[in-house]
Amino acid sequence: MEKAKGKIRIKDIARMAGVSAGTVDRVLHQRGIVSEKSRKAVNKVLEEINYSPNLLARSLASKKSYRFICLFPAYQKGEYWESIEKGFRQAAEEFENYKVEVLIEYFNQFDSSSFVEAAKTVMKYEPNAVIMSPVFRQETLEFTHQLSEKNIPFSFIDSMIEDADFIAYYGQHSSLSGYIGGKLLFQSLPPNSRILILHTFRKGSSGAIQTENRKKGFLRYMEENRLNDTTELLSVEIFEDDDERNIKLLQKIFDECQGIQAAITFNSKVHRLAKYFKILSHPEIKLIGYDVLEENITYLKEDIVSYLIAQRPEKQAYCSIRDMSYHLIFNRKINRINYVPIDILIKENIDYYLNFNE
Amino acid sequence: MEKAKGKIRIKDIARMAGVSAGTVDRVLHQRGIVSEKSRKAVNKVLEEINYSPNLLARSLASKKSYRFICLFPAYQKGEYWESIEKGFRQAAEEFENYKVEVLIEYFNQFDSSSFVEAAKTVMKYEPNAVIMSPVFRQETLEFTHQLSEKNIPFSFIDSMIEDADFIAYYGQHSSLSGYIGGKLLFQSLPPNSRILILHTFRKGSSGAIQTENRKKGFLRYMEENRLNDTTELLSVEIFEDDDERNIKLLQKIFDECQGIQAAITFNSKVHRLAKYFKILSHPEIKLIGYDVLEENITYLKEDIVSYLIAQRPEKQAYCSIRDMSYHLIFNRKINRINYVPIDILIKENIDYYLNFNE
DNA sequence: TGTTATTTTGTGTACGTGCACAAAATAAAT
DNA sequence: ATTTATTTTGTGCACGTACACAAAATAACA
Repeated sequence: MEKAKGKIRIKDIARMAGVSAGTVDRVLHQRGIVSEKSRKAVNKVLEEINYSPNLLARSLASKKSYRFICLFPAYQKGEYWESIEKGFRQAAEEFENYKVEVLIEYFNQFDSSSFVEAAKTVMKYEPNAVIMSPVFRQETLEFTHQLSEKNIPFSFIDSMIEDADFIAYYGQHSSLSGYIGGKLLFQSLPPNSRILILHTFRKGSSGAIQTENRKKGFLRYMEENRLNDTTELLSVEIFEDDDERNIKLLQKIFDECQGIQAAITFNSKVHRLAKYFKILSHPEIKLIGYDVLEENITYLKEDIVSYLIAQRPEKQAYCSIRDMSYHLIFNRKINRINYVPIDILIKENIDYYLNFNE
Repeated sequence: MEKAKGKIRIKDIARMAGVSAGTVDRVLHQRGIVSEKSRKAVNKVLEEINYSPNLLARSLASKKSYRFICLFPAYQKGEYWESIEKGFRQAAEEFENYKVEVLIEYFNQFDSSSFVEAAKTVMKYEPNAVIMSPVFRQETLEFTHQLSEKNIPFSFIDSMIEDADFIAYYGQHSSLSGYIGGKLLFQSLPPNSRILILHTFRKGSSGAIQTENRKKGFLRYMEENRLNDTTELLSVEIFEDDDERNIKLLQKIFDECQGIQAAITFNSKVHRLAKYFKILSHPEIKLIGYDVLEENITYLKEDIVSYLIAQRPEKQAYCSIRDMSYHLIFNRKINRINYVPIDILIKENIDYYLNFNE
């Protein structure tokens, strides 16, 4: 019923090819010098038996070890990057026995010089690979050039810089996720609606690329469905740390504009709006946001947020390390561009979504 | 920055506790006899250093091997169970080096005696564990009793029998997935709608439990939202292998009842309805179905199916084997009830969903 | 043909753990 | 005190691979 997978090991191959284990090893790894005759004999056997090495034994015997450094923004509890770090740590644990050491290095996402500093630190560690989130385009490019010079492979997470020579990228197709946000928002909405679009103002912020792209996708949806003429978009700037001011601002808008049907924000801070809407007694406004943060979940379950659009950050982080290990240690082919699923979450399916993130 | 994880191995522990490696081994695995004095000494060291064994070396050295048998319905290409088998095979590959052998045994899901036969065959293999889909309640229960007698652990996949003594269960919360089907269907639907509910008639079919539960969930949604009075449900029975007859049947219904707004089916065969609706030129009817089959995807992308509700069958199968391995080989604690996420798929997010099933 | 340089091949040990078996320590019996 | 039985402990090999080093085979040259 099952093909009898070979229990054939190196020494069996050696015997079958009439050579020693050492020679088989040399053929397998293309190291040292092997006579044409022996090489052919070994290769012939290899083709016949479909040898697959025991990766456990390989790792155990190998003298090589690997140091991966993960470079991404420092964060506060409950933020998006917390999930990313969780994924890194999970992978670290799993690949520890394969002699992979995972170090984490943070930088301030609102200060490019902090990134440059962190990059320097990373180089000092002499890593075998780097996983990073490219917040600052120019500075990241310079860093990747350094890495390439030293033949240190690197992958991107969250977003990517297309012209860099990265091994792999893991992240959401952000413009598409914005497009989907549009679709979810406009369905079951009467024509001629007023819609709030909320941005968060942050001093020093370079305007995250992800967020911008989501908005582009959203607008594309409106355009494709000819909603521009029948819809009134109200753009509002929220402030990072000033609830009182934000509430006043929203109150004013509600007073001036009647009949606001829905609201969307393209960063992960929809929980803040939910809080305001709750306080201002506007739970009827359909609210859509991004990312599975604990606070967002709370409001989703309370039915104040209608949809969360999610992107499995743990999985992104986990896979980036897993694939880099596969690439370096086992020499496996891996995908270069890895767009994560765009998950649509509602009150009813959030629970099991969380449970099953292994 | 990182806690310095111990490179401390058994022989280090032995040295630190002033005993031999053999004694440490005996304490770790509670085998053989160890004097109180030695046990205490070893345990003390163990508590201090937080030892975690090298699982690679452990598997390599272990003489034990494991035979898992997966028992589920025989299927045709493109059916739901194909994904299940894919997940099993993937896990089989990954755990091969851990000396786990995975065998697959099919039965006819429309014939309980075929299950009984298959179960007999399974016993002959003398498996170390069984993963199965419990289609026939009574027959499965008898089988699980036999397994329990022989101390063979087993897990359920797809659905479960609550009173059996299973190790773990992996599947969708089917009633909830039906509830969500209701929510998706009724949103953006005008009040006073006519809705088609389609069942598939299959000779000898016991009426899959999953499908029934989904319908229950759907009806619960209607009840909770007081849709019973304003909605007209039309129940239609479709035949498994008679397209012509089905089309005639539907044509008749369309002729008799105007203004059908939406349709849903609780099994994975929504592609068949999609085909009929396309032929009968009723693409405006909102159609919802379950499971990511290739044919379903086609109609989702054509916008004939509006939503697919999915349940990651590969992952279910994969995890069932992974966890059984963890349980038997590494003695890890695993979750007993594992409800898979209920994924909401639309035209726009189906592509990356597929890509990332690793 | 012998000697040396060069290429090619074979052997042994290590990785960290499991497990069988021998050795040592202790207890029991005479 | 000696033998014997019993408990407890230590040692050595195996798993499948990587890799260093020794050994053998061949080529080059005198």
